[in-house]
Amino acid sequence: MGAGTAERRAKTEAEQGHGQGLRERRRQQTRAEITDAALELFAKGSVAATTVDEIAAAAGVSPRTFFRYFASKEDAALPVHQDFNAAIAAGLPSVDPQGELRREVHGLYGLMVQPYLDNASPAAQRMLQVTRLMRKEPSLRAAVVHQSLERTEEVQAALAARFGAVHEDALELRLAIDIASAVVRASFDAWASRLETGEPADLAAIYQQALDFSK
Amino acid sequence: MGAGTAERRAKTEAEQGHGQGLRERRRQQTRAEITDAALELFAKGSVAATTVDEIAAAAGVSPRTFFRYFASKEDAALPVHQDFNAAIAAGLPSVDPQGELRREVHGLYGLMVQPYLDNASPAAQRMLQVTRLMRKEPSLRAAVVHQSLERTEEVQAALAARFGAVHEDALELRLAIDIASAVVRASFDAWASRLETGEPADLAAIYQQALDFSK
DNA sequence: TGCCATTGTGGCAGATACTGTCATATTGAC
DNA sequence: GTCAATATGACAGTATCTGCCACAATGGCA
Repeated sequence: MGAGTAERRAKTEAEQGHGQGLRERRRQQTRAEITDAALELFAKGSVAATTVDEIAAAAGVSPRTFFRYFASKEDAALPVHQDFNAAIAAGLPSVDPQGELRREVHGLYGLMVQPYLDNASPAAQRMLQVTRLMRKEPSLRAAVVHQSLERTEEVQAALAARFGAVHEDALELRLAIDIASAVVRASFDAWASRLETGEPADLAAIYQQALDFSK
Repeated sequence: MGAGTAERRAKTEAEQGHGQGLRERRRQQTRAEITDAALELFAKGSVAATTVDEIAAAAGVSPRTFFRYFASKEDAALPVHQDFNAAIAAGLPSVDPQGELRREVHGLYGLMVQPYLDNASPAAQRMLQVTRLMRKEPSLRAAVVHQSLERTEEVQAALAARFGAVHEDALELRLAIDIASAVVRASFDAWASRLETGEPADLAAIYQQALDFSK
C-alpha cells in the first residue's frame, strides 16, 4: 500500500478545498440521501404512514444513524428550512441597532426569500416541492413552525443584545420577529399555492404584498 | 309512564342545566384532576422528566384513560388554551364580512384576552401559572404553538367562508390571523413576564400596546 | 322498577419514536 | 505506518401512543 496510500492522501487534501475534507462531504451526501428518501416516501404515501426504519433503509443507513442526522422524520424533509438559520446568522451584523425595529427585523427575515426569487432555479424548485408537500401534511407544517420557534428564541436573544437599551422591552421585539416570520411563511405558502393552481407567481411580488399588508 | 318516570326525567334535565348530566360533570372533573396533577408534577420537576404514567397515577386514572382525555402530556397542562377555541367560535358571528380584514380579525382574537383582564380573578391566576411554566418549558411553548396552528386552519376556513369573495386571496387572510394570534401570545407572555419580575402589569394595556405596535 | 343501548374505564399487546452504550471500521494528522 | 478522532451499526431499553377487548357505570325507555 505504498503508492496507493500516497495517492489517497493527495486526493484527500485536494478534496478539502471545497468540502472540508472527505469526511464532511460524505456526511453532506448521506444527509442529502436521507432527505431524498424521506421526500420520496412522504410523497408516495404520507408522513404518518412512513416509518423512520423505511426512510433509513431507503437511504441505506441504519435507523440509529438516521437519528444522528435528524431529530425526527419530519426534520429529514425540511433541511431547506435549516438554511434559514444560516441566512439569519449571516444577516445579523447588517442590522442597524439605531434603525427602526420593525424595518430592521423585516430586512433580516427578508434574506430568507432571496435564494428563491428565480422560480426556475434548482433551489426554488426544491423549495417548491417541499412547500407543496407541506400544504398536504399538517405534521410537516407543525415541524416547520417548531423549527421557526427555536430559531425565534435565538434570534430574539441576538437582537436583544444588538439593540441593547434601545428596546429593553421584550414585547415589541418578540412581536416584530413573529410578524416578520409569519410574513415569510405566508409568502412561501402563497407562492406554492398559486403555482400549484397554474397561476403565475412571483415570489418577490408576493413577499412585497405580504410585507405591505403587515404594516 | 307514571309519576316516577316524570320525576326522574325532570331531575335529569335539571342537572343538564349546569353540567349536562352526571356523566359529563364527572368527565370534566377527571379532566381537571389530570390537569392539576400534570401542572404540579411539571412544576416540581420538569416536563421532560415527567412521564405520562406518573401523571395518570397522580390523577388516579390509568395511562390508557389519560390518552382519552389528552393527546399528549403537554396538552394536559394547557386546557386553558383550548378555551380559546370556544372564544373564537363564539365570536365568529360578530365578524363583519364588509369590515376591514385586519380590524375584524383583531377584534375576534381580542376575545381571547377578555376573561383574564382582572389579574386577581381565578381564571387569570390559573392562566398566569400556566404561562409562567411555559416560559421555562420550551416543549410547552411548542405545544401551544401547535394548538394555535390547528386552530388557525379552522379559523381561516371559517373566515374565508364568511368574507367570501371580498378576500378570495388566502395570503392576506392567513397573515391577518397569524399576526392577531402572535399579538395575543406576545401579550400573555409579557404579562406573565412583568408580574414575574414584580412589575405591575395590566393585560389590557399590554394588549393595546402590542396591537398598536403590530399596525 | 327493570331492561338495554350508550359510554367510560382499565388492562394488555403492539407499533413506533428516540436514546445510551459499546464494538468496529473509517478517516485524517503526524 | 501509527494513533487519535470520528462515523457507523447493533443492541437493549424507555417512553409515547393506539387498537382491542372485557367489564362496569350511566341514562333513556317501557
